[in-house]
This record gives sequence, C-alpha cells and structure tokens, in this order.
Amino acid sequence: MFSKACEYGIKASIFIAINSYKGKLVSPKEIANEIDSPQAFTAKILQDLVRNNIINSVKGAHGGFEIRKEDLTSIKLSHIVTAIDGDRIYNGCGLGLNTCSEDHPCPVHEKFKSIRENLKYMLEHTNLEELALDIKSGTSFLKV
Amino acid sequence: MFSKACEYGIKASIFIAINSYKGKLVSPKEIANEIDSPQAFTAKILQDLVRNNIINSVKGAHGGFEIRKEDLTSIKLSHIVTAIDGDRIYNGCGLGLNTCSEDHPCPVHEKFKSIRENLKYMLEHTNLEELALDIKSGTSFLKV
DNA sequence: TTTAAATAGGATATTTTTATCCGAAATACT
DNA sequence: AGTATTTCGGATAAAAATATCCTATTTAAA
Repeated sequence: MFSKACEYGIKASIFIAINSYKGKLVSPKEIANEIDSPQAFTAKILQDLVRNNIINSVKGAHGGFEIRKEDLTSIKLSHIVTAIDGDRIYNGCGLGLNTCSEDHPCPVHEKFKSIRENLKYMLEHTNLEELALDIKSGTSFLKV
Repeated sequence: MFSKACEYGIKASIFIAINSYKGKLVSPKEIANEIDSPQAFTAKILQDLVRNNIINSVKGAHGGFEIRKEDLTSIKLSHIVTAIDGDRIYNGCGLGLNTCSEDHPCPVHEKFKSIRENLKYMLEHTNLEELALDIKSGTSFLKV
C-alpha cells in the first residue's frame, strides 16, 4: 500500500506530534528508536517532510524536529502520503495502466472505485492529533 | 497495491480466459503483446499460476495456456493475488508492524479496517468470467 | 525417428527501493 | 571566537523487485 519510506514518515510524524505537545524537540535517533526504523534513512524522510512543510526542523546544537501545535489537527495523513509517495495511491491504476479513466478503464477500475474513494476520504480526514492521542493513551502502538 | 508481477498475472489471466471460451491456447508472446508486459517475465508469472492450479499449461508443440471453462466463475481475483503476492494485502499491517492486531494495533489499524474488509470482499467475489466479459464487450481494456 | 514448436526453469542482468556513510552548514553555549 | 551538537545533502552500498537470456524438457506432426 505505502512504501517503507511512507510508513516511516507517518510513524515519525506521530512520534514528533506527541513530543511537540510538550514542546520537546526530537532527534532522528530518538525517532528511529521509537518507531523501529533505520536512523539515517529516517533522517532522509524527515528532510522530505521538512521540505514539504509538514514538520519543522531546528538546526544546530539542541536542535531537532517538531510540529507546530496549531498544525496538529490540520495535518492529515494524505499530506504525509502525497509528500512521500506522490499521488499514485489516488491516481495510479490498480493494474498499472498508464491511461486508466472512466473513459478507458482497466478491468478492475469500477471494482476499485468505492475502495479508493473510502481510502481517499479516510486519508484526508484523519489528522495527526487523533493518531498521537491514541498512542499516548496506549490505544495503539508505533512498534513491535 | 499489487506488485507488477501480480498486475501482469491478473491481466494475463483475463486474456487467457477470453481465449479459453473459444478453446484457444495462447502463448506468453501473445499474452505479453496483449497486456503490454515483458514477455519472459510474464512467462515466469504464468508458471506461478500453473503451479497454483489457476491456469493450465499444455506443453510441447501447439501448446500454450488455458483456463478450464468450468473454472472461469470459480476463480476469483483473490486466488490470483494470493498466488503471486501472498497474503500481505490481507494480513499485512498498513504501517509495516510485524505484530499488528486488534490487541496490539498500529495507529491506522482501525482506520483501515473497513477499507481492508471491502477490498477483501471485492477480491473474493470478483471472478474471471465477469472481467473477461467486460473486455470482450469493450467495457474495459487490458492496455494503453 | 527426427524435427520443430512450445513450456519449464536456472542463471544472470537491470532497475528501483531501501539503507548507510561522511563531510558541510547551522547554531547554542562556553 | 571556538567547540560541540545537530540538521542538510551528496555519494555510495545493499537488498529487493523487475526483466532478460539461455538451455532443457515435452510433445505434436512430418
């Protein structure tokens, strides 16, 4: 569904979100530890998220990553996914046709329609805050 | 969503299905041509499908691939997908956790639940015959 | 029985994705 | 100013997925 990079990006964002509540900056090392991902690779993905204005980086000593508190509810999963994986999850054809549309559908185009719409709706309506709260309350988990 | 191999497998199966109506065997070459895929790679995938008893191969001169007519409605997309991609689409965690379940869910486990169920239902209830008929009638397309 | 045509399958190559490494730039603190 | 710490970013490596190549085996037909 998502690339590894995207999975790491989502989990990292959630962990950063949790810490940003407390105004705490976190490092790639802490993040990788907490989400069980390769550190250097995770750092690359964080840079992507910074470039896409999803997370904020503070450079230099005592620096780290954070998310502005006021952004926690406006950042949706869809932002993270499109930042890292592009729009293939929305616009990519289920069978890999370059041209797949209502006019020229692949064999599963109609079958996938509602599934894709549900997925899209979910990604566009799930925000970082709710995901972070579930982790904080122990309702869901970032690793193991 | 699916691997390239799986996409080719699905499209190949549909093309074979169409020809099996007429009792015609088809070669990897014809298939690759019709579904716009690399021939040798497609041949490998056909072997996979044969080993999984989804399609039938006739070896030797004048051989080729076919699907038993009586199987056309009982072969579901899910059979092809699990034969090639395994069960990751069903059981794989959306965020790549090794252990992701009701008891120990990843942050998006609940969010994905209905989507995954819809996908599963669709894959298990879509048969080769209906997909083949749509191609025959020009309702859907295997390439371009 | 030989030949041609076709699938089977191992070995190898290429491409993409994932992951690592290292030096440069930025910044707080002494 | 100097130093330690941290993100940034380019280069490289490793692994996985995709793709190709070549030979063996099978089989229908001459």
